[in-house]
Amino acid sequence: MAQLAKALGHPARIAIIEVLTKSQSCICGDIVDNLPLSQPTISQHLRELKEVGLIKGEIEGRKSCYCINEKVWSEAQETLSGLFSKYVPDNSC
Amino acid sequence: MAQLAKALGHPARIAIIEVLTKSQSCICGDIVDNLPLSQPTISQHLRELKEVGLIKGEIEGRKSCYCINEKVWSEAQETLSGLFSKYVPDNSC
DNA sequence: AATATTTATCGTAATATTGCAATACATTAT
DNA sequence: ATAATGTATTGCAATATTACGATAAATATT
Repeated sequence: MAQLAKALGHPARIAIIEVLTKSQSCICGDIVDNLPLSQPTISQHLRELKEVGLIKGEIEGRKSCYCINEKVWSEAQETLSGLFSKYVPDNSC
Repeated sequence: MAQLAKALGHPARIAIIEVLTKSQSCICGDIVDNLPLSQPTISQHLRELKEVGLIKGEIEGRKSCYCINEKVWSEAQETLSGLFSKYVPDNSC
């Protein structure tokens, strides 16, 4: 769970996720064009997101197509909403 | 938003949050007793959580009482659920 | 006042993260 | 085969994070 949050804990990775959710095209080059970071840096962030499973990528020709990993994505959603729902406000503080 | 996720991106801080949501007592010492980390380390993590606003703490006598910051907490919940709801599964990938 | 208790801060070592230039690698085009 | 294209990897330098001992600071106890 901390690992998941950590993967989302960088503006570039949030931006990548947003690109992937907004556009159906998920070519690495498109992401590089949309973000003010070098190609190696984007590639590295993509790998980190891939390592925690939030996205998946496959090579298509000489391009790489990345997209949200639906299964892990919804699991992550549940994990996080679970954390938040644990808190029931009281006036003890 | 990345800053928020980053604050949650460490097991100790997740554990602290869970202690604060589970028990109504929010004394720093109780957290230290519950986690396998030194007091300075816990104090440091508490400060980080406090800096992003997820928790608030006030000194009561010689103890410090920490608790979830209800306002920021629910804002964070909305921010994150907003991110997740942006993704509508399709079969483009 | 002296001591004990509780927490915060400082200083620091070890490790991790971030970003990029250079380069490698694989595929397509000529 | 050679060149061009798109991406991954490598090798760093700079910075950030993490953890903790030592110590300070503040309140409570005796």
